[in-house]
Amino acid sequence: MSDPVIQRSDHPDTQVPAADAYRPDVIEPKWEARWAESGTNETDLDGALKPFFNLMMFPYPSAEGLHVGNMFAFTGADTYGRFKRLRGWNVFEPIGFDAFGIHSENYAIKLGINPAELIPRNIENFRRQLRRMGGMFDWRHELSTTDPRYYKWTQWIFVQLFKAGKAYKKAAPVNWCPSCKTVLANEQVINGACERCGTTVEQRILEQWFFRITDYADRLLSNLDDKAKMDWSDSTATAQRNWLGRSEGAEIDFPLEHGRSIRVFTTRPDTVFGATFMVLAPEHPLVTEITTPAQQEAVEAYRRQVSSRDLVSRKVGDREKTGVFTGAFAKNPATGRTIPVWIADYVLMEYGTGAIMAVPGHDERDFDFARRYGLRVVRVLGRPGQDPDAPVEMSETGVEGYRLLNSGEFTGMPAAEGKTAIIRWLEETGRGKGVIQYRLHDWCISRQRYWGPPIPMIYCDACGPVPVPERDLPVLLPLIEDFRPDDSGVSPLARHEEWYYIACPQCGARGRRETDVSDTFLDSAWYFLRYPSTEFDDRAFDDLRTRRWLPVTSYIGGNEHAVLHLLYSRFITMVLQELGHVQFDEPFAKFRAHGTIVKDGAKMSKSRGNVVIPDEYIAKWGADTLRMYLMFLGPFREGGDFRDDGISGPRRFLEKVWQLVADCIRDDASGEVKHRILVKWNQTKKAVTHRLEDLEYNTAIAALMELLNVLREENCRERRIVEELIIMVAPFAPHFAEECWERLGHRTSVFSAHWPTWDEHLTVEHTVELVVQVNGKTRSKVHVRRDASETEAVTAALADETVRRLIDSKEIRKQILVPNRLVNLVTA
RNA sequence: GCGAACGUGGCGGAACUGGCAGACGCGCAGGACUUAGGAUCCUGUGGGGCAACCCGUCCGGGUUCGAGUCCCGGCGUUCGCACCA
Repeated sequence: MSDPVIQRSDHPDTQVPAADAYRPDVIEPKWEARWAESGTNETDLDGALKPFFNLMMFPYPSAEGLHVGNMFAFTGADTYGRFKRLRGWNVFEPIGFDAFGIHSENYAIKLGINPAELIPRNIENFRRQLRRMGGMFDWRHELSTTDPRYYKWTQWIFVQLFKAGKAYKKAAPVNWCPSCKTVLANEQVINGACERCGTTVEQRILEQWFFRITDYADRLLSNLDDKAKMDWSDSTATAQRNWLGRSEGAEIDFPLEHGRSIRVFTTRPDTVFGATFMVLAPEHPLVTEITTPAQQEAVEAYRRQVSSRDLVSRKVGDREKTGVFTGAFAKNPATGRTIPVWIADYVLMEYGTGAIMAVPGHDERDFDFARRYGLRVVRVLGRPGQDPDAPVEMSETGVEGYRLLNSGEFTGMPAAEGKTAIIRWLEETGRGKGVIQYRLHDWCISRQRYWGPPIPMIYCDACGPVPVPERDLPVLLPLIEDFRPDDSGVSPLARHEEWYYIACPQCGARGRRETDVSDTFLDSAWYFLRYPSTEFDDRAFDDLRTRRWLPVTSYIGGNEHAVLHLLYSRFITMVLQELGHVQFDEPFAKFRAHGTIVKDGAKMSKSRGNVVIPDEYIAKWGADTLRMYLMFLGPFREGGDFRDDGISGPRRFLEKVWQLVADCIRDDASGEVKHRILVKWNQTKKAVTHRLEDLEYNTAIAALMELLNVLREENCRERRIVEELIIMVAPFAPHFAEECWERLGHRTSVFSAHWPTWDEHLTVEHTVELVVQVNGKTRSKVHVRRDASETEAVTAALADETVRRLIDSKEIRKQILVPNRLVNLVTA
């Protein structure tokens, strides 16, 4: 940047005293201090008449500090909140810290410092950065998930779920990261490796707490279609739909000897006649019972081999299918034929019933398996004219256009119809029933870790698991030295007897505390409920406050949380509603996903060394310039490419506006304003308003730039226009706008001003330029009055030299007018 | 493999329900002012041609008076999910 002291110019409009140069380093701290002193950003939560809860995803306070991706997200949300405030809403824009969890703990372990000491330092740094970016945060309502005043209520929520039967404990195979020494949720395992450290994950069996989110699968899915209840980005809603993974099918019982049977789930009951063998998951409880003595050894060996492998690598597809015959046979209920029962690890215990009917003719996996082990393949689907006895070369899995073959009385039916008919037949004969399956699993919330809220349960030999009485909450996380996890599989807390042993709340006998802490996603599944009620210590959230401020009016965040965080928040809200604690079942009335920022076309990463540190840019350019650049460099919903050479554009824009304000103050003459300016002014107000509403910040800024360019060309410094320009710049560059507003003589914050309105009639010129096409090709342009008729337009077009020459003597066969835009004359 | 999004100048990106392709910005070139310019201001800037004109939105077809936009078939990039029966 140029040094303002030596800047000079002889251009008449830029001749200003050096003292008046734009100095973000001076005005930004000035306004941040003033906002804090006068409570500009504090919302009257009890008196608000038009409440607008403007939520953004609270950050995890890393040691590195706020990164440019956070800046981008928060600036976009803050810009929206400021816009809404200028439009007359009582905007509540809180911020907090998602400070529990593995990130923090791992970093603390690395440094050898207890996270309880480390995290407050990070938070302090984040606070400084968040203030410095000019966020409209109401700091009175800041929260941290690690604060006992907060996690007391996280634990309270656990207790509510437990009492309602929505929390239960079970032994389950879990993903175990040998490096992080903890259980990972399925969603934290990426391609068989730990999401955090990349170590290959193993399988272990542990007792875990689960929440019954699957009970809500149906509602979680159907609410997604209710736009009035939840207006969400399509991409986010689609991701949730896929995650829930609803499939319609049937459960069918395949009889064994001695009156037992194997129940399978299939989405293709129409192919039941093609089931030529069965496959059970190796862990299936029936395996031991049905295996014949001759096969016992082979089955046991196979089961051992499978369990030594982790859950995830097992799920990696396109591997060669392996399996073992159990020696048992079942009866296909449709054909009556006897079919062999196998076990194979491509069948998973967690989905469906853990057993399948294998239809090798029409399922690729079954086909591979059948081919490898020489099992029978039957064709039960075909296109019209298909020879029913032709051998199956490759499995055909389609429905559309397929008819049933070799399927008894159902032969000849279209597949879709056959599915319905066969389900009906199964139900009538008691052989099975139509069911709906979800891919979603119950939510495992146990973590064998230190840095989280202890799960508030006590185990008593006499009474079993007993929740900690609500009056004894929170169960404080003790400050311990040895917070590192070890590979014992139990939390570090278990090593502290004075904490571990506790009297049973029911019978008084010696009990033991639960030593696991809960998943970070539980902390963040309700934080938005806490924000309006942070000052209450005797309730999680105040009823009146909650009724006034929730559901959240607008939530803006990253699509990386499209599934987990947003789904868990919806689930917790549904349970709280069912228990009568809140009045709504969807927490976020509107959700918009923003994009991601890359640097010079490449993903930012420490290893590449291309991470943008916002502080450096703020120091060099000012927060307002950085905010404006982030909003300008690409569409907010898609993200964009951060390039150092682009930031000077927005800075120059602010400099020019600054100059315009100075000119306006010096030369306060108001006078006649050219029609051209009036039109541009009104067009800009309209466009900027709509684009801000749609989060199209890059084009909103472009519109402001266009207006500025016109004002400069016309040498216009009309006060009412300049003032409205400042108001429209304010959501993007709040410090800058405040300073300009004050210089223009206002004594109150620009954010108590009113957003400009426009005259629709003045958004179009008196005369418009009409494009003239001949046979669809642009040949000329003519000026006609606004809303000219077709006849007028054609007459004007034919008066044009070029057009006349091209038409020559040819007959005009057709003429098309797009009013105020284009006229097309078609000859040949 | 399945699902979603996307593909436009030297670069980031504009273009409402099909209607002037390249708004806005960066960069670049020339000029002005300067001891100086990495400041500021002015002019120009998709490619080709002296020109009238021609060619241009990943590729190939199609619909239409008119296609970046719609349809069909490819190619490519990114992001999810991934043996889900």
